[in-house]
Amino acid sequence: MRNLTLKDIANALNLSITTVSKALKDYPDVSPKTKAKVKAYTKEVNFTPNAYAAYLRTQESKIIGVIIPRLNHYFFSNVLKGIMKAAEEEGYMVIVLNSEESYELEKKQINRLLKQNVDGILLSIADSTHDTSHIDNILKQNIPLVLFDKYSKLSQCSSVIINDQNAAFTAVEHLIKSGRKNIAHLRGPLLPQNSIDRFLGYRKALEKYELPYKKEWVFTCQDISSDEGYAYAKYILEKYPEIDAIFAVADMPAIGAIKYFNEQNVAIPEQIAVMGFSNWKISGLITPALSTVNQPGETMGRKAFELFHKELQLLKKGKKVDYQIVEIETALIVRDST
Amino acid sequence: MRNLTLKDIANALNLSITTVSKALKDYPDVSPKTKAKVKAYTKEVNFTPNAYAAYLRTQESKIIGVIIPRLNHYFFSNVLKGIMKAAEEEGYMVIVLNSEESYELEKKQINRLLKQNVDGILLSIADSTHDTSHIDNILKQNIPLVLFDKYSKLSQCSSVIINDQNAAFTAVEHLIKSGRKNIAHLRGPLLPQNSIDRFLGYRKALEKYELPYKKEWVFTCQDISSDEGYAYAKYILEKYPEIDAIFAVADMPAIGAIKYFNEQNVAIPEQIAVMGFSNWKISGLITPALSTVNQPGETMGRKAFELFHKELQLLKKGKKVDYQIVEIETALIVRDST
DNA sequence: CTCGCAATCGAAATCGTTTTCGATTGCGAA
DNA sequence: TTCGCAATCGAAAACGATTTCGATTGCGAG
Repeated sequence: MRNLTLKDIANALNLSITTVSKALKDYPDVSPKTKAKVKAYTKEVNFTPNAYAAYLRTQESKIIGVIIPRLNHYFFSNVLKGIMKAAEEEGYMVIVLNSEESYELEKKQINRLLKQNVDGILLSIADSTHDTSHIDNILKQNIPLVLFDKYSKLSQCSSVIINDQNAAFTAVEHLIKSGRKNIAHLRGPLLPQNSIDRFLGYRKALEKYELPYKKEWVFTCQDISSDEGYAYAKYILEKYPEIDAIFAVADMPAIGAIKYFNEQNVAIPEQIAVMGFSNWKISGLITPALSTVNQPGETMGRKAFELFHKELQLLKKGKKVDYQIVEIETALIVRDST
Repeated sequence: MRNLTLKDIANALNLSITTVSKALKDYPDVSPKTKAKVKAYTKEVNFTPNAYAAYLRTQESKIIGVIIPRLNHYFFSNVLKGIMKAAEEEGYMVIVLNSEESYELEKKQINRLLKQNVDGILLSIADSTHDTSHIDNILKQNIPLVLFDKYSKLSQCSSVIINDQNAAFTAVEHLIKSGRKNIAHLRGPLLPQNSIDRFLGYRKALEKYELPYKKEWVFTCQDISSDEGYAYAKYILEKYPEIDAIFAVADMPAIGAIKYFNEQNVAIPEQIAVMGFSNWKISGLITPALSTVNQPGETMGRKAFELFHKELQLLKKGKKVDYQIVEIETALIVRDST
């Protein structure tokens, strides 16, 4: 059972392929009557032009590629959701690829997308990515690129981000204002911009309120996992019992820490307060409910697609496109853990 | 900056387009020397044939479509991960679409994929899907289809599933063997096969151990959400204080119930035991840690792709393909909530 | 009755591959 | 020398759409 082609439609209606094609695309040089006839018939037999054949002429695939560093990750899933919804509204399909936080895999996936001739690439940089030549390659090929969440200050391209430093500052400020004086930080890996910025926000808050910064109170979570949070909580309790609050780079380590404290019957937040970051669904469901910073993934995804789409329009018109950095609002969410 | 084409390669090497194409595809009628030359050069300039043009001849897009009912969902994310990994190994790209548990949207997404001429479709049926004509449409077009997790007993196509009834039976049996006698069930919506089967497993276990089945102890979770679990926990505590265990259709409602019991200082599992289903990452992190049934999403995803791939091979060779139902093993995971 | 113009339509080239057939070459056998 | 056969190569026809540009038609003006 072969799919219908323009030729089939043309034969059925005693028209030329050309006319059918034009009628479907509302060319001015085909009469309203034939347009109506063609449209009625194509709707009746449920015909739409073959996407790949169309690509060959127009060089537009109506497919974009998205690369995220983790798949089973609440935040990135939400970004994906936002991207896919916005894409659907404009008739785009989304090819999803996973970089698994690996620089090498990220490079490979970018290459796959370029070979596939996608109309644009939306990317969140892997933790281990230490240079951006592969990203600049995309820009050189003149195909629209939008970074989201984990972006690069070096790349001259559109990005959708939050103000990690301010958000972290606000979170730590909240801890301080509720009376904590000895605040530890579970930071993320060294490379990604957002993990740096959250750390800087933490330091800034300490400075502003004249609390001492101790670098031995900063612990690096390589995987940003609950296991790391659990292990560091144990370490903190044994080695630095004076610590009365933890600000984690993300919800997962915070949840791991809470799990350990619960097991040890450490009172949260009385003995030690715990603050997460990102507002995963689950953080409101654990006991005690986790205070955190809301990071609106779906909004970020939608915005990322919109930026891509705007750039593509400009590109098609041959106009100059300048990239823009869009900052999405975050919000402090105070629950029971602080 | 246009992409390279076969013509460019041919010109550069003083060969015909034909020969270059054949050399790349290891046709026997091109000499080893020219093959080597062509391959060396194409590697040097990083050339690969245009995918869409290739499609036009071969009718193979090397793209599959995946439709899942929920995006920010631990289990489905893991399935996706398995699919994408297996697909990558065979050089396939994955277009992901979301049905949002909606029958109408599911139909629409299937149509989009068919229009895109994907090589195959992997699908998990939406909760609200009440007939399967749209699914049978795919089969009629002779494109490989594999259902996973939420399948249909009516459709004659390959599926990757777990034995929901047995798994639920084992879970409830565990509750009974640990001394519970009054076991409630938070079931899923009425239509999906897995929610039916888990309910049947619950009933079967009650029967086998001669516990009374009371239909007022079965509560339907329309969204399978934590909110529903929370609300039903409250209702159960007030209305049926004799209930000493809850078996939930999924982890999320179970987690919601635990949250409520924690708030009310109800001892888990002493006063009431809670059992989930699916083994979401988070279920091991809450307090008390949730007992559940492990549902290996990544394995299921990989298997689903493999089934598709096998079917496609047979189809290309013109051989008869008969569909198969693959059952993946589950495992009872006992933690602190039972 | 012609001419010119607007309104419609179609032929054909094009996009970049794949693949079917021929075409060519060189070499050994007769 | 001539013939036949392998071994290599290429021309050209698809695949199914888009789009340029030329062809046709009908009609009113002169």
